[in-house]
Amino acid sequence: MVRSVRTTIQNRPAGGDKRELILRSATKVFAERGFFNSKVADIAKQAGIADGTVYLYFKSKDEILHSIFDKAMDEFISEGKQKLEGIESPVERLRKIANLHLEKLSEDRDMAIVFQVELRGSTKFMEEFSAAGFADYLEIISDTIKSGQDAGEFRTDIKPIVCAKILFGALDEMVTNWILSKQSYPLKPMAETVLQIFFGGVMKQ
Amino acid sequence: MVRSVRTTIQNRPAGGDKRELILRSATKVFAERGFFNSKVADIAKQAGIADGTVYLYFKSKDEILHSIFDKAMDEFISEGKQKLEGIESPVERLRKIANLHLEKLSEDRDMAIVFQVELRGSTKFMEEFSAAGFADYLEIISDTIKSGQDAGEFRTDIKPIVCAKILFGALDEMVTNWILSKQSYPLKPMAETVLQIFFGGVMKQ
Amino acid sequence: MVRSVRTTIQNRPAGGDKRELILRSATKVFAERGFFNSKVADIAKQAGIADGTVYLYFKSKDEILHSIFDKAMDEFISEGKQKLEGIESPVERLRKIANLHLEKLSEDRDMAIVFQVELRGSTKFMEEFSAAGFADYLEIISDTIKSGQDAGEFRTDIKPIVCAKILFGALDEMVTNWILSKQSYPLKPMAETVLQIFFGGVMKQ
Amino acid sequence: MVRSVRTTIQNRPAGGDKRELILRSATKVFAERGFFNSKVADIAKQAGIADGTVYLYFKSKDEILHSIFDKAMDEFISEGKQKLEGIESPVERLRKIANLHLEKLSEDRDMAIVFQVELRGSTKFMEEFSAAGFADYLEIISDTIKSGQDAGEFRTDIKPIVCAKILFGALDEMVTNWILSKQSYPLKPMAETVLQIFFGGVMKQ
DNA sequence: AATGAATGAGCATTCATTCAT
DNA sequence: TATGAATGAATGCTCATTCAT
Repeated sequence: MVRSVRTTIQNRPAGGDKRELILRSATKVFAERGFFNSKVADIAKQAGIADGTVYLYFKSKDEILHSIFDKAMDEFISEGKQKLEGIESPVERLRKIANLHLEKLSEDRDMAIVFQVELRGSTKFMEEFSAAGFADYLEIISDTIKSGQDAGEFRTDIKPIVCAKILFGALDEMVTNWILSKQSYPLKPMAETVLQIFFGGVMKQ
Repeated sequence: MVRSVRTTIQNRPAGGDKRELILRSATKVFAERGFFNSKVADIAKQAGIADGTVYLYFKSKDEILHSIFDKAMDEFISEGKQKLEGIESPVERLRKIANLHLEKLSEDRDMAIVFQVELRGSTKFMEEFSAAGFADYLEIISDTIKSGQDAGEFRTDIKPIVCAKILFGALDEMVTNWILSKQSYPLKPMAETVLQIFFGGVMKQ
Repeated sequence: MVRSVRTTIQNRPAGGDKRELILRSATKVFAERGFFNSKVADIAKQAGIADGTVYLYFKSKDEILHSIFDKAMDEFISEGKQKLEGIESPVERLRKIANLHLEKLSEDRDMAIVFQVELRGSTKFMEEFSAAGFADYLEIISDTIKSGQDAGEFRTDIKPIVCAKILFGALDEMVTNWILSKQSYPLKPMAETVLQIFFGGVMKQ
Repeated sequence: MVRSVRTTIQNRPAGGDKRELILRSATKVFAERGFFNSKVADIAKQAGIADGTVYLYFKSKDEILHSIFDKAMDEFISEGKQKLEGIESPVERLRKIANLHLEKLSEDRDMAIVFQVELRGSTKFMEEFSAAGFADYLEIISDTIKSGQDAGEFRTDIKPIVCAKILFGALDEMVTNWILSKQSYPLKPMAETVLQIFFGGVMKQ
């Protein structure tokens, strides 16, 4: 009893702790060397644990990558939903989404690299990921656009889901460029630029 | 030009032919199994040649992937430049670019998979590719936007290169979705939709 | 004796009990999966104890196999000696031995599998086992044959120890066949058949 | 042409050669260390080839063990059938079989160890082997006994297949003892002893 | 140029054993 | 005694690359 209380207060429960440690270590290693070039031994060394210990928490190297995605996506979506609460205006909701998208990814460059690069390197992964959290994300954007159309704010001649993909694609490209850029610059402000064009287009009025 | 004519006339199997055969075979194999899961032996078998022969034309498996990219990008850019000749209007030039982008990739699904998926799976590759033809491509778009701004057609409060990335990102997402989609639909028409938003935005006028 | 009574009375789970539990569990697991494919964790799970507990009773996985053999062999030999008491006729003694051999092994199929299969899979084990209880067993048979020769009942042109091996080999083959057989049949009656040939040969008189 | 003729005369065709080399090396290694304790690298080193080369000729370590058995059994059975040709007397046929059995195994001690020990260490293997050549062997013995019964030479109150197992078991035990023995003695003469008992029994007439 | 047999470095995963609690 | 999380050595197999022919 005492112990479990203490554990909860002082550290996380042992299991969770080490699982997260491995996930964080793997993110770093994958970001640095790429998924296929990362050895499980690298991850273990980075985490300061024995090779075998990794397998007490994950069934395989693949599962680690999956878990990184699942965890980050879950957190992103639930945080996003929470932050969107109370925002009614579709324009403001999209603004919030775009800002969160860039903000979250620029907060953890390693995670961003895994998301933008490592997760894209196989159709197998991509298909699984599309089927998973990513579809949820697109749907949130799409629903917002739909409500903007219903409210008479957005043009109705384009399907919401396509609009959503366009916005996502533009933001995604911003992130990828930021990662690959040799210069270091703040990512988040790009959101506003993307939104200006997404909302108003490049044409002079 | 001269070389290819000669090859054809003299009927030498000539480096060029087999090189292309390998490149085509590799594209197919990479698209089907992914780069890391493809064996050089698979490529050789697909090409109907011996394993060792691959190494008479390419230094490594990596170099094959590079060459696929280089060749396709060169062709795309040179074909693009040619087709853009005589088109003065920035709007029309961008329309042409967007249509070509989707058209070329939908013409060869295997190539598209390699471009959208396999080439994205490593920062190493991505950095090299960014430095290569991809930068040229972005520049062409960017220059066109610049000329549109100079001509007073496009808004000037956004940097051309950022605009270019936004357009590219949107188109790129269309292609990726098309590849991963279980349904089969024509990709090219998506260009017009992207352009409508890129030019005019989603806001109701 | 005394110890087992004490254990039972005082109801101490006592070393002995758990040791036997582990031995029984290991026999089952080895019989099902084979020695090399059995994990210590499997044995522990089968016994309903923690992995580490196994090592409080046995130094190693090897020692468990040894102990299975030693214990069963000790029991078999001491039970055998007891049952042979009072039987004077060499023929009857051999009959008893052959019957006991097949009876004991058919009583516990898992144990039989371990004896016929798992214990045979390494020269190291086999040599150790030959040096252990198995030699005692052969000696008992051999001595009986010797006394039959001395009594003028058995032919004297063949060395008792060789005779013993022949009898053992024939019985052993009966057991192995019984274990591997897909059909289920009573093993013990085979003893009589073996003895008929061992005693009288296959030639028509 | 010339080359293939030469190859045939001077060496065996390359493939066969190396396959046999691996088989011979593996037999030696398995006999020395046991199947489970032998590394594929040990086999390769013994054969003087690279680790990977083993896999050009065999799918797995298991398959090597299988092949050792299959090849030896095929050779033994075909050689045996040939040597039995023209021998009509069932007694003489059994004598030939028993002698061949011990002779062949004593000719190659490593092979004998693999047959007597390594092949026995797993029910999986044993079942497969029972289903394979071993059953053929027992059948040959059994058929001979049957013909002896039909000819009125052998007693008819015992099923031929059981007789066959008894004879096999006795011979098998001779081989196992010979292998495990610290002293070196000729194995083949044991055949006659076994036959004396098998034919005439141990009882004094 | 072409072949394809041979190479051998490389790595994910397993599991007997230990030890802090 | 008992636990079970942690350890880390051990190994079968793959595959990019080479090279003798």
